[in-house]
Amino acid sequence: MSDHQATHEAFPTGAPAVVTCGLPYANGDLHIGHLRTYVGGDVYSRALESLGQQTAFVCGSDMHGTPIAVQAIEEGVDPEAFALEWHEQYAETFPKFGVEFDNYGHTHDDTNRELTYDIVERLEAEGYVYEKEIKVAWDPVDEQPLPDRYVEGTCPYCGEHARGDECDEGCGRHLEPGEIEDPVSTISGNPAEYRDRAHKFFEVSELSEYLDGFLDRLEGTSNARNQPRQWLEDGLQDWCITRDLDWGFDYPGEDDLVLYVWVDAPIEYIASTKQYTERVGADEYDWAEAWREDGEIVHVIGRDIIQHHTIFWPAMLEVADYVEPRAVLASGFMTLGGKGFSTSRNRAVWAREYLDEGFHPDLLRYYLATNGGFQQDVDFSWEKFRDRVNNELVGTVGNFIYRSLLFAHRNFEGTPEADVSEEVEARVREAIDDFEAGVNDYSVRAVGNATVELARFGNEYIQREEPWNLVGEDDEAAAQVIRDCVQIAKAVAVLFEPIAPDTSEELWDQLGEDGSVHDVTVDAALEAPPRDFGAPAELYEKIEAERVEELNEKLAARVAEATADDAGTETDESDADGEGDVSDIEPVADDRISFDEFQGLDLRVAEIVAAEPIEDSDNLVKLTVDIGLEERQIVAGIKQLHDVDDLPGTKVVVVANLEKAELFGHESNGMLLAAGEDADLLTTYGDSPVGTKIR
RNA sequence: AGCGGGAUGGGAUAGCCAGGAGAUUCCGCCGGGCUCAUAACCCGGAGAUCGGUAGUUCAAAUCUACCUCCCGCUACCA
Repeated sequence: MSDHQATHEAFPTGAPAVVTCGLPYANGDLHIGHLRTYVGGDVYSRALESLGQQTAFVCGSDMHGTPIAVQAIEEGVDPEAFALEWHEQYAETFPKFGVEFDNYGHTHDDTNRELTYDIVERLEAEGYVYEKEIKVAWDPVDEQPLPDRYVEGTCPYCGEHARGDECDEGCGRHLEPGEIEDPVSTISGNPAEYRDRAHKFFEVSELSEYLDGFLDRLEGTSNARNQPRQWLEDGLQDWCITRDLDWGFDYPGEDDLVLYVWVDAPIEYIASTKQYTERVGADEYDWAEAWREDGEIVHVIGRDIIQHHTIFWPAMLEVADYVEPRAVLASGFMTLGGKGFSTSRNRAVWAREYLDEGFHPDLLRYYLATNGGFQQDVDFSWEKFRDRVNNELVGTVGNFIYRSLLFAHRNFEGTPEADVSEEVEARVREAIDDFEAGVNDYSVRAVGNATVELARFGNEYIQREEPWNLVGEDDEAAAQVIRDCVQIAKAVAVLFEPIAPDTSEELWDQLGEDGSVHDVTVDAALEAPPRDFGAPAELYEKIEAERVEELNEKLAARVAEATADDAGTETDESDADGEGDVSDIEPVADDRISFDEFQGLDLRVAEIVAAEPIEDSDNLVKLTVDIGLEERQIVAGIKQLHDVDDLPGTKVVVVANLEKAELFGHESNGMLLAAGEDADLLTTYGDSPVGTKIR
C-alpha cells in the first residue's frame, strides 16, 4: 500500500490533477440545484489550469442501481436504453452551461467494466473480500429480490421502523442487507420473506485506522471531514458489495450477483480519466500517473454523498493501490425562495428552462459560484439573480471594461504606448494572489470575487485619474491611465475565465488577442495587450425588473398547480416537454377493471371511535375504527390535514379486506379512503349504519 | 426521529478553528458632489448590545454547557 504525505503542497504542483464531479444518476432532468456542483467543479478545474496545473476534468453518468432498473421496468424499456437516454441528455446539457468535461463517460461501458473488475479482483487478492450467507428480502409474489430501500421493516437494534439500508428513524445505523426485521416490499406492499443468499463483503472495518489518517490528510470543505469522523468513531461495518439484481456489472464469477452500484460508480472517475488519455495520448495527459502515482485528486460532490467519497471510495483505492483523494468539496444544497427544490412537485428552475429564457450561462455560473460559500446552502431567487447580475456583472465588471475599452479605442485606437504603472501592476498581482489563494482554499467564491474586486478597483482608478479631463491637456498622462485600464481589462479576461468562460473569451477577442483565454495562465494577466483593437461591445446585459416579475409568476403558478395537485405522480420523468398546461386532474386510468374485480374490494361504512397521532411521524394517525362486526386499528396519513381530536364520531369508508401492514411500528388493518392531497375523508350522505357494504 | 448545516444592522455575507479597541464587505435607504461609461466613483448619514440563557476569562460574535428557531437530507403518508 502506498504511503502518502501528511501535508499537501500548494497548487500548482507538478503532478497531474484530476477534478471530478459526482456522477449524475441517469434517471431525471437536471435543475440549477444540480448545476451548482457541476459549475463548481468546472470553475475549480479551469482555475487550476489557469494556475498552470495539468488538469483532467472528468465525469460520467451513473447508469446502474435499483432505481433505474425499477423505473425502466415501469416504462417497459431496457434499463440500458433508459439510462442511455438520460446520459445523452446530460452530455448535451453540461456544455451549454460551459461545463466542459475533458471526458464525459458513463458507468456502463467497457473501460469502466475492466477497471472495476481489476479493482474488485485486487480487493479479493488482498484478502479484503469474503463471502457470507445473508438473508435477503424477497418478494414471494412478484418473485423478485428487494435490495436496499425496496424493503422496510423494523430495526433489529432499536426496534424502530426502518428502511432496508438504514435505520432512518431510530438509531441511525447503517443496515446491511438481511438485518431488517418484519420486511415489507416498498414496491408491492407484499410482506417479504428472507431467503438465504451468499453475498460478497468488503472488509472496510479493517481499514478504520487508515481512514482515520486519510481524514486528517483530506482537504476540501469541512463538512466532508466532519461527517465521516462520526462514522469512524461509531465503528465501521463491513460493506456488502453485491446485490440480487439483473442490472449492473455481474460480480466476477457470479452470474446471479451484480456489483453494488456504489462500487462501480466512483471507478468511473478513473475510467473517464483513462478514456481522456486514450483520446489525447499519454504525452498530453497520463491517467496512470494521476491515479497510480502522484495525482492530485479533487472530488466535487453534493453533500448527500459524502460518506461514499470519504469512507468506501478511499478504502477501495487504498487496498487496490491507487492514489487517495487529496480533497473532497461537498456543496451545500440550493433552495428556491427559501424552500427546497422538489422535482416531483415541479418546484424547481430547470436547467433547460433557464436557457430557454434566453439568459447567458455565464450569469448563472457567476451566481452559483459566488453566492455563499461552497458548503453553504444557497438560496436562488430571480430577484437575487437580477441584483447580482445588474450590480456586479453589469455595473462593476461590464461597465469598467466597456468604459475603458471604449475610451481607449476612441482616443488611442487601442492600447496606448506606455508602461503599466507600479500601482496597477501591484494591484493585478494582488488579484492573481487572491485567485491563487482561492484555489488553495478550495473556494470558488474567492476565485470569482478576486476578479470582481479587481474591476471595482478599476472603476475607482479610472474615476480618480479622470482621463477624460486629461485628454488634450496632458496626453501622456491620459495614455498612462488608459494603458493601466486596458491592462486591468486583460487581467479580468484572464482571471474571470473560470467563472465566465464565454464572456471572457469575448473580451479576449475585443482586446485583439489571438487564441483563447482558456489556454493561457494567470501570468498573462500581467503581459502587455496587443496594440490595436476595435470598438468594444457590452459584455453583459441588464435584467429588467419586469422580467423578474414575469419569471416569478411563472414559477409561482407552476408550484401552486403542482402542490394543489395530488403529488401521487411519484416520479417526474418524460412529459417534460414544457408545452401547454398540464391539467390539474389526473387522467382516468386506462385499464378498465371488471365488475368482478370491483367486487373483490370489500368497502364498508365505518365510524372512527378513537384517534391518536403517532409520535415521531409527521403525518400518521392511529385510528380505532368500528366496522360493525368489530373494531379495528387502522393507520392513516392524515395527521397534518385534520384536527385529530375532531375525528372520533366521523363516518368514513374503509377498505376492509386490505392485507395488514405495519406502519411506523403500528399495525394497520385496513385503509380509509380520502380524496386527494388534502385527505378529504369520504363519508356517507345519509346515515347508513356502520358495517354497510358499499356497492 | 436520525444526521448535517445555519442563526451577525432592512436583505445578503466575513470574522469565528489559533478570544482583545462596540465588528467586514456587498446590496438597499437618506443627503451632497462628479459625469468618459449599460453610469461609476467620492463625501456624509440612519441602522446590529453578533438567536437565547448560564459559565470560563482582566477580556467573547469568537471557548464551554444547555435551550430555541430555521433549512436540508433520509422517511411513513395503506
